[in-house]
Order: sequence, then C-alpha cells, then structure tokens
Amino acid sequence: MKIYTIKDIARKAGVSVTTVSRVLNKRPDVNPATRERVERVMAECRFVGNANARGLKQPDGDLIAIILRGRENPFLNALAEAMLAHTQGLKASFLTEFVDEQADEFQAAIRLSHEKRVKGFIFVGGRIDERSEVLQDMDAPMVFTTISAENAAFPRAASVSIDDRAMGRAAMQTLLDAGHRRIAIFGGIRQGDDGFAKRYAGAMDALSAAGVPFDESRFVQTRFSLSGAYESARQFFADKADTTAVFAMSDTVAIGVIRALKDIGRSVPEDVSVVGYDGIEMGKFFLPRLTTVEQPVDDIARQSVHVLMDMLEGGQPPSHIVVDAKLVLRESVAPCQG
Amino acid sequence: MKIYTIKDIARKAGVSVTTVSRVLNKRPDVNPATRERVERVMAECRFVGNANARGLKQPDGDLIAIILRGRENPFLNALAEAMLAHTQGLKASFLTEFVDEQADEFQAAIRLSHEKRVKGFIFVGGRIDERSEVLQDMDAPMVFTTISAENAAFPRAASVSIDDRAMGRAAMQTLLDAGHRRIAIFGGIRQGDDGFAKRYAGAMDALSAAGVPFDESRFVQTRFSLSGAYESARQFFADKADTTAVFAMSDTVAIGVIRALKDIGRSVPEDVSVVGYDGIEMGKFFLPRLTTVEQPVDDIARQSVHVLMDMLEGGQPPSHIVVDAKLVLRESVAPCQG
DNA sequence: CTGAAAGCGCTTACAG
DNA sequence: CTGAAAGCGCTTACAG
Repeated sequence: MKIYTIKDIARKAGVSVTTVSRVLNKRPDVNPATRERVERVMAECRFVGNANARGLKQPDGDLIAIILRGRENPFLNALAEAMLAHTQGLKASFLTEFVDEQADEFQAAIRLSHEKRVKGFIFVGGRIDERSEVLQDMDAPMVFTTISAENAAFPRAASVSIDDRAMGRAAMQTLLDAGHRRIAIFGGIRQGDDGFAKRYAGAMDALSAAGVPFDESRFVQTRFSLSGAYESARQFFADKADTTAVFAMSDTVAIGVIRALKDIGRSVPEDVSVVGYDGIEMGKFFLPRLTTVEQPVDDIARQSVHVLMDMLEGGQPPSHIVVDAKLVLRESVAPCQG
Repeated sequence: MKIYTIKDIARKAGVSVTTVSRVLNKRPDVNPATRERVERVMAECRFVGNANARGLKQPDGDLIAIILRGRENPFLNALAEAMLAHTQGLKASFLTEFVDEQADEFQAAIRLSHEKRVKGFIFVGGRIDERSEVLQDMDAPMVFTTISAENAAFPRAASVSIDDRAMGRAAMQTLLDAGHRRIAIFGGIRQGDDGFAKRYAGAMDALSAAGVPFDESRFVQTRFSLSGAYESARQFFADKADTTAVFAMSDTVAIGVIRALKDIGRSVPEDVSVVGYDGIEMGKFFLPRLTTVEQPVDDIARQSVHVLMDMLEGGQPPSHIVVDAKLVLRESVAPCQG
C-alpha cells in the first residue's frame, strides 16, 4: 500500500500543495469545486497526513501530557480516563504517558517538554520530593492531582486534591466509632507533607482526640499492590494477632489485607474490620464490599483540566483546590468483638 | 526555558549541525575531544532532540503499534505490558494505542500506518469480523492475540492464541465433574469462529459428550464489565433460580456474577459454582479465589512479538500459534448440592 | 574526522 | 480563490 504525500495528492488533483494543505486544514478560502475534487482524491488514496511533518511546523495547538505512574493502578487509570473525557472540545490536545511504578515521572516530563514540545502537565497521583527539583527550571504549567502542591513552592504548579488529613481522620474515626482500639495502619512511605503523611497525621488526630495511644509497631509500610499488601499482612498478623482493625491507605491494599486475613482464618468484618481509601470500582464488588474513603474522581479530573487550561490560556496563577471526599460505609467494618 | 535546537548547540560548540547530529546518534566517526565538547553543551542546555524532525527523516527503525481495545480490561492490560517487556533490545520501537471498548481498532491501525508510518501491528484481544475487511489493503504484517486468525484469510495476519474450544470444554467439564447439570454460560456475542464462539462450542462438546442437553435460555450475552455482568446475573437468576453453576467467559464477568449471587443470598461455591476465564491477578485474591482458565500471558506476549518481528525482518510467512493454557482449580467450584 | 547542502512532508506568510 | 517559495529541526549522502 503506497503511502501518499500531500504532493501526490496535489499532482493527482491538479492543484498546488498549498491548496491541498488548505483543504486538509478545512480552511474556508477554497473554491467548493476545488475542495470537492481534492477531497475525492484524498479519499481514494486513503490519504492521512504525516503527523511528524505537521508537528514540525504547527505548535500542535498546545500539547498537554497526562503522566501516570503505575500502569496497573485502577484508581489512577480511572482518574486519567475521566480527564480525557473532560478534554473534549478544548483547543489543546492531550496525550497520556505511562511511566513505570519505579520510574521518575519528572524526567519523563522534561523529556516530553523537549521531544514533543509539551506545554502543560498533569501528574496523576504524583509525588513531590527532592527529585521534583528538576521542575524548577520548567516554565510549563503543571498540576498535581490527589496531592497538594501548596507548600511545594514551584512557581507554576497547581494542585487538586482531597483533604487527606481530614479523610485520614475520618477513616480512623470510623474504626474508633466501631469500638476498635488495637488498630493497624497500612500505608506508603511518609515524607514531608505528602498525601500519605497527611492521611497518617489525620489518623493520629482521631486517635489522640479519642485518647487512644498509637503503637508505632502497628504502622506497616507496604507496597501498593495486591501481592505486596498480602505479604505485608501475612507477616504483620503473625506478630500482632490481637489487631482488630486496619486502616489501609488504598483499596488495593485493603483487598490484599483482607485476602491474607481470610487465609489465616479470620473473617472481615466479623473478626477484623478494614477501611480502604480511593473508592475503586472493585471495592463495590468485593466480598465484603469495602468501606472506604471515596475520592471524587470525576471532580478531580474536571478541575485538574480546567485549572491547567486557565494557567495556560488565561495566564492565571496556580491555585490549590481541595475537593470534597466522602467516607462511604459498606460492609468491611463491624463493631469490635474483642 | 528556551528550547534549543541542534543549530543552537552547533553554534555554541563551534561545530556544524552535521557533527552535532553525529554525536546525537552516537556515531563512531567523531573526534573524541569534539564529541566531549558537544556533549557538554548539550547537557548544559538540557538538549533533547525534536522527535518530529527526526521522525520525518528516519524511518524510526520500524515502528510497531500494540493496539488495545478497552483501557480498563485488566487481562488485556497485563498482556500489553508483558509484550512491552519482551520488546527490549529489539531494533524496532513500540507504541501502545488504547482505543475505546466501542471503537474500531482497525481504523486506528489504518490511521497509525499513515500518520506515524507504523510498520507492524499487534492487536491485543482483537476481533475479526466484517469491519476487519479494511485490513485487506494493508501490507504491514500484523498479529492477532488471544484469537486465531487462521481462517481469516488476511495475507499478512499471524495469530497467537490458546485453544479456546478445548479450554471452553475443560471449563465446562470441571462443572460437569462436580455434578452440575443446570449450568449457565455468560459470554459475549458469538460470531463466526471467534474466541467466544469457540469457547461456546467447546462447552457444548463437553455437554454432549456427557449426554447433558443445553437449555439455550441459559446462555446469557453480557457486557464484559463488573457492572454489566452483575446486572445480567441479577436478571438471569431472578428467572432461572435453579441454576447451580456458571461458566463465565472472563474473570471480570465471573466476579460480577458472584457478587450478584451473594446479593440474592446465594453463596459461591456452596450454592452455585462459577468458573472464569483469563486468569487475572484479582482472581487469586477474590473471595472465593476463582477457578479459571489461565491464559499464559507471558507466553502469548513473547510469541506475538517474535512472530511479528519474524515477518517484518525475516520476511517469513504468518503463522498461527497455539499456546498451552491450563485450568486452575481454586475455590469457586464445589460439588453440586442440588 | 568534518562540513555544506539537499531533502523529509507539511504550513504559512506573501503575492497575485 | 490559488500558487511559488521559505522554513520547521533534523539526517544523510557526498566531498573534502
């Protein structure tokens, strides 16, 4: 199948390449008859423009990259997909870039800003740490989602997130209200004031308001995968069998923990209560259904896109938006028996 | 942040753009001192080449597209990821394209073959139907995965799949062996000899070998999502409450069915047995763990990549590879009580 | 080992 | 309404 160029089409239609380019870009200043003829030839040849050539000349509108670390994470995937849905009708075009769980999304951003002249970035489930420093040089606007960049001091970084501290507190409070006292927390590395650190701080708020001391050895730092959480839980419960409740900082972790509990002969929620975080779809189908902190995926997605466009086109300063999350009570938490 | 071009670098380093291009492409014919100087300037400027410009000249090695229909499907995602893993060290470069569940992956292929000069295609979880006809014109080699293209008569289409008929039979046999007779099948649209039709035919093989008639009204055509399967199952069991077992043509469907069963007060596997298909990770964590047909993801991925490269570089004819799947017995099937 | 020049496929002032 | 020509950032014979 020969690949036709704009030149081939021009020759076949008996016009100049300029004219072909015009009809290709649906410009108004073309004689209807000419346009029709060119369009027919293009259809016959199944002509589709060469994106590289076009990209070389046209700034591509504005290209925006949605960068997602962790291809398997169902929550982040849902978030990215929702963003794409809010992208329709915008002048900018969007691309989604997946980087490995272990990889550096900021290096990916730098690379994209050069290679593809990407003009704006949305980090889906990003982190902010010392590696983020490389972004200081970048003048493209960016937005962090599910994490606040308020204290990050990047000149052009906005953020959209839930109030992780308040929701961490709510999650823990749910467990406390059910009468639990020996509670474990399964979470990620806490650094600075990132999301995990805030959820942890919120949990501590609830605990100390209730006058319940927290035994540091009940904090488990786990990988955020089913198998990682499963192994962490097997190991933890072999040691701390008297734990009656778990606050898991993601639904995926919650599911891994529940499976491990079941395998050592303990039911959820009868023997151990579990509260998750994120609100993934599987949480509504799992047995038991997960009690969890539900992040408003669609809301976060919509706001993220709009905040970025406001910075990019409106020249507005970055803002740090906090959206409402809610704790949904389902089946994985029950009154403490112990 | 200024974006530097090869020209800027050349000027700053006091060489020609040709030389810069040479060091950029790591060609051997550059004076070490010159190379070092150019590299330093590039580093200082954080120079990264413009992909569009490069793509315009260089055939990009060979660009191969992995096309995946359905961004949410965990099985297909795992398959695509495994393919990428087998891609390391190959001369070709790969890109992953997601198309909507409802979209036409063949149109996407045509578009990519023009826009990005894609030279080969891997359809992850593709279909073969009347729409596929557009591929007749395409001379780029392609491979279908999880479905056989043996009878499709595309000149350059290879395929890698499991023996769906045999495995459909094995799935049904498992249920039969457990004593079940009133069995439902939850599957997709059967057309021609696609994967669903084969799984169905295999199930019929097992049934008729066992002398068990199949009640056509126990075939349920469902969407392949948690919620789709859930709704189908609620509706089906309201009518056919005496069904004691289900063969679900995907694990996701199996999970939706199990959740629905539980909600109408029936346990799996005590009251109803369920066998799934695919072997997604969640199946090992769900309660109960899923008895399922496990597709050898890594094997399919590796073979797909190699078959394509053989066609592309070795000029070999397309082959139709059948890889071994196995039925893994876990917890969702139990002896029939009824 | 190095550079001047042509060209990849397109777009866009500019002139008519 | 239409076309000739320059140029986007790079690569690659070709000549030295």
